[in-house]
Amino acid sequence: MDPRYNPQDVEARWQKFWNERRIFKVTEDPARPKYYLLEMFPYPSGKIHMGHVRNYTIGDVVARYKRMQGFNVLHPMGWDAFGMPAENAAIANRTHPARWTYANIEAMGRQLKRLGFSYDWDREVTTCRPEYYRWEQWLFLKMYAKGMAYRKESFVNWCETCQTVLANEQVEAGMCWRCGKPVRQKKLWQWFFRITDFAEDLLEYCARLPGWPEKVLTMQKNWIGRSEGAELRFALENSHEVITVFTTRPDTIFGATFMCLAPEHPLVAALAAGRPEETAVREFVDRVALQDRSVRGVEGLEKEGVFTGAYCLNPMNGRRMPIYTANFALMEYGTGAVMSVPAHDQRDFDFARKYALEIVPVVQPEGEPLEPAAMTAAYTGDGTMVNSGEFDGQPNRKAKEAITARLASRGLGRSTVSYRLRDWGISRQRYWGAPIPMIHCPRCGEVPVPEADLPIVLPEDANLLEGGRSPLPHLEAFARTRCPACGASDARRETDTMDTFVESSWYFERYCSPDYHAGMFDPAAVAYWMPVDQYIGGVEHAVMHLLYSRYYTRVLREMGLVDIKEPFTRLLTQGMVCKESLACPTHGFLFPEEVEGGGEGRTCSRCGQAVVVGRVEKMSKSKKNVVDPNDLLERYGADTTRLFCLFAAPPEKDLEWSEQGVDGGFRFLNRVWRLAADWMDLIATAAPYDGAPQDLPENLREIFAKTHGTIRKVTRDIEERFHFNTAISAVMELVNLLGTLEPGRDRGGPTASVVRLALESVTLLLAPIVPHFAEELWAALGHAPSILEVPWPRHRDDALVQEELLVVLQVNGKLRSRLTVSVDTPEDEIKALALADEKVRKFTEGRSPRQVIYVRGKLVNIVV
RNA sequence: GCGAGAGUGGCGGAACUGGUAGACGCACUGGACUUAGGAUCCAGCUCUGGAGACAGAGUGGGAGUUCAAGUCUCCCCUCUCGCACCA
Repeated sequence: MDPRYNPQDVEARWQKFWNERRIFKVTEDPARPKYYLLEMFPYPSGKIHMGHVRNYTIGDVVARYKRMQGFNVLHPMGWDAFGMPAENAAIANRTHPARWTYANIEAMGRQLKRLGFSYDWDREVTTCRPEYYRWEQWLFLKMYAKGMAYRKESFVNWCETCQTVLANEQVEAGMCWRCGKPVRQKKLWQWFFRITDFAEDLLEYCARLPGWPEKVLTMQKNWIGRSEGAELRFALENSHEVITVFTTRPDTIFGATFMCLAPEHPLVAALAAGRPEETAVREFVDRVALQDRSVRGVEGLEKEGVFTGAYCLNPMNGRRMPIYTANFALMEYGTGAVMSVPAHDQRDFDFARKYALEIVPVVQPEGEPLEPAAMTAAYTGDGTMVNSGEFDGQPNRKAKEAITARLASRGLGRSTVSYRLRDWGISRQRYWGAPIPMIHCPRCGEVPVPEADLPIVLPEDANLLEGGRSPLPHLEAFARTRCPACGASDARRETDTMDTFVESSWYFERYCSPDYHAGMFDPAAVAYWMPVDQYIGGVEHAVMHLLYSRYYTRVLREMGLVDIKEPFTRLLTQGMVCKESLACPTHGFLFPEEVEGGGEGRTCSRCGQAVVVGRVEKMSKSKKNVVDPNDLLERYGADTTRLFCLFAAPPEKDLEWSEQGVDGGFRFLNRVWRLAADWMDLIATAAPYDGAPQDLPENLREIFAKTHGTIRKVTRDIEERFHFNTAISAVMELVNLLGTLEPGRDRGGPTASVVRLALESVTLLLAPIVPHFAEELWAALGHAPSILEVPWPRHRDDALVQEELLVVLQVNGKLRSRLTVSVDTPEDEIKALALADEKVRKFTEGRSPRQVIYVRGKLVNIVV
């Protein structure tokens, strides 16, 4: 064995070995329990960053651990390869999105291989390849046939910069989530998936995902946003038309004094038509529609509206209610109409005060009666009904149902449930995405592409147009086609492409049979591998990606393609990798290599000015606070890099980067290496100790017990909570203890056997974490490779049996002394020993104990 | 504003169902070995007082429950994340 640890050699050797033996290739094996471990696949942006390293290291440890536990482990990797950055890069670098993407995949693949992850690379999936997206197109056709995919003209969030449509969840505070520019409203024909049909089911199943973090489930529930209420119908004055509203407070209907319609509401223009208010209404609607959600979503926007000139009638008391159109009424929630009850809703209250509308309290709280003129805020709590005719005196909660029932009996309302969740808009006016397989015929209208014509291949010889616009609509060879229904030659292909969240909604199923040609996936393979047993990824995907995947799985189920409902049994969301940002007053943010010196005296390498240290935040290219894993790989190797990522913090926590920590990990591996090298000759022919603990001298028995204790702790830490940091600590403790023996002096007897047991255990326990290192040690210990084929060690309970106990002695709850007794000492004797203890007596000072509490095997507390 | 989570040494972090606070590592200090070391080994390392034995305080702040609280309850402060005119 080489006396020096040389990670570069070791890692190259074992990566070659694994590769040649195709050791990570897996196939379905009904005889063995399966374990599907999945990490979120990366967007091929160019380079692996520390966030990926952390995510994939966590996954790899679990995959290797489960494998040693005897599971048939599926651990695949692939590329989420469609998307806008490829287009942006293509424009910036005058290349083609495809070329850029494939080059990045190549480069990042090499980095992942360098880290020694145990992927079955034969299953690599790349979503921008026609063999992949053709099945997405195929499913689109199935969904279209069932009405699950449809097209409608709608207001969409439009990003001028990106020239594309964004889903609601891709708009953050009115800004585009990608480029940060304001989003405005535009009316376009768009394709949608009817995810709202599954709103209730998706919500309900949140309760059946015990393996998911509570935080993520809460976000999903909030996103779906179920609320119970009623739809109520208000007749228009002098008309047969009605306005339907959704309200969660039907109990307050007697207090409804006006009506607010969303500016986009179809009735608004009709109501104002021919009235003096018409111009004002039109101006208002135009103005709000332009700003719409981009500004309307922002808090604190002044509530404003205009009177349409029309009135409707309150169905309970016949009150004439003026109809307004108001900027806070949203067309896409409920029915786009709000029955306004200023006494009991804050927005309505503000609006009423602003426009001098009447406030009528109908729910009276305990104590002071509500006096409209004196109110400074709406009362939103519970109370007793007033001003509500025959319902007066009832608790408002009861009146809720009673009033809804009354209106229902008159055909003017019904109980209903409303959701915040909207249908999933999947149309993108972009080039680098999967084409939507539809054809528009001047005579037949929307016509689906015949299945036999799939895939509709994205033409890769096209170039992006000015400003990054899609070339597809102008590419006659692509866009012009024959209508499959009537044969006319002047039909046009749909030139929108699909949201990339569609690809990531089923890639985990494709991994099960990546080369399957007869369908999306081989049903038998999916039946064997799915669902994913453990999914690991960043918390930033807590809502969109996970919700869409859950939905898509339900669609596949409706089609009879899978028989599961939930794709991911357990979910681990790992924290972000953070680092302080460094900036120069003149040159702005600096990369670490643009800084000279260390500690307080760091300076800008270009101008020599002192560097300004910014706050610790998520690593990002824009802040330049990034660490390139390649540097670490060159200096320390893959194993140290992996070790550090795991040791620094538990997975769910954010991790602040620090170079010193890496040194610590490297030192530890060197220590283990030296320890093994020093003992190697002495233990070469020994077998791991297998005898009774009682037969060992004290120092060896301690090592024996510590070894088994460590096996137990590491197993639990990995199995139960993925706390690799404490697992590694435990191994460090064992190594430290082993270091107290000296190979020259402590030899003979069972020493070699115990040392061998300890060293083999250390090697096995580290195998998932630092796999190359462990393979090398395992081979040096005389074993045939691979250590991956060795079963995970099991602890021996009899090794952990203690003969002596440490009992802590407290006086009035304060630690005063310690006592070591043999385990079979009876309670009375321990208490007596405690009371007789010299230090204890000093603190009791002769006072007689009021109470003596004994906690078995732990402590004695004497109360005086 | 609503929802979720978190506050522990100089730092990252340990502490199972209430029972020895600070495991493990980093940094730092002293020493050993050295031509040298940013290698390795040994020792120390929460704070205050004390040469020391030892004593007191201590898990964001304040109350409480308990023989016993980092852990449970209530109030407050700070931070992070998510959502936000949802009728």
